[in-house]
Amino acid sequence: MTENLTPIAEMCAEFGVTPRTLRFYESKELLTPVRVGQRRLYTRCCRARLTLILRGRRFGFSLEEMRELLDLYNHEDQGTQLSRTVEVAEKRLAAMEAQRTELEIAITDLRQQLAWARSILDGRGTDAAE
Amino acid sequence: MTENLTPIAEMCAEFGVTPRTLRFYESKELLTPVRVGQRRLYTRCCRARLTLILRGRRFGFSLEEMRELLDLYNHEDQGTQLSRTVEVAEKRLAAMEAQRTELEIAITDLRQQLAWARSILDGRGTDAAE
DNA sequence: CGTCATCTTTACGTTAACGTCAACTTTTAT
DNA sequence: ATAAAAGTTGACGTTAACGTAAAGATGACG
Repeated sequence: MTENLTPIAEMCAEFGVTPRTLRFYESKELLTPVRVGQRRLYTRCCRARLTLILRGRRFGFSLEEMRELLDLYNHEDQGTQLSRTVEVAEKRLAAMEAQRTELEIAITDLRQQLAWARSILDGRGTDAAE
Repeated sequence: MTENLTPIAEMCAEFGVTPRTLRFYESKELLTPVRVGQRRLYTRCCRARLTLILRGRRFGFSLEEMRELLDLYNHEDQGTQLSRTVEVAEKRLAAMEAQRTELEIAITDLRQQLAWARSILDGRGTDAAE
């Protein structure tokens, strides 16, 4: 089977981040790549975690918030209090659902404003239907 | 009729922010409350803008990004190039729709992980895969 | 063998978005 | 009138999330 160990440059290209970012995440214990000598090699697990981290980032979650949640996805290391992690996850889920609701509103809102603005630009015709 | 001019403390309570935040937003030209003497009084318009700003903040948009977009909602001041604002808004809308898609995925994901975690906690019932 | 290219650690710099004084002025209450 | 409350303008401090530059280690290659 392919061992799937990826050097840092390749990871960066894959995820559109800089080496600094990956090392920074490691320093924050969000990623723990394998070491061969000094060099880092990222595993399949690292990829999964990084995906989650970047995803969270796009939703405005802090790295610290994501770190709490990552344990939930880390099926190997079950030393972490699973029950506590579940609590965190439940709150996170609620937050994300609330965010989705607000996002719907924001999108609807923005669409309306856009329609209005376009109707002004388009012709001076006040009403614009479809 | 009620002029609806709100002092800073009331605004803060209403929106759950500090005075510092409101003054900071003003310094960035995101808000322009009326002045009576030195004091600030926030109008209905300010409230609308602040709502949008805080909304954007929750989605990870920067204040600068929000500032660009606010012009779209500012129906009075049409000195701003409306067509350019519309372009900005279209991109913003696309970004938000993409974010919504990702949010759906993230929520589904998290729900699954939670279900899995709960099944472990609940009883030792479900079999551990490998 | 020497020379890149890539990677490493260390460490100081930067930006956004406020927090936190300090020193005044202005309102409001007593 | 006076004291407390509320608000104001600087100005410096802080935190998160990296950027960036310096100096050395390591592996590949002609």
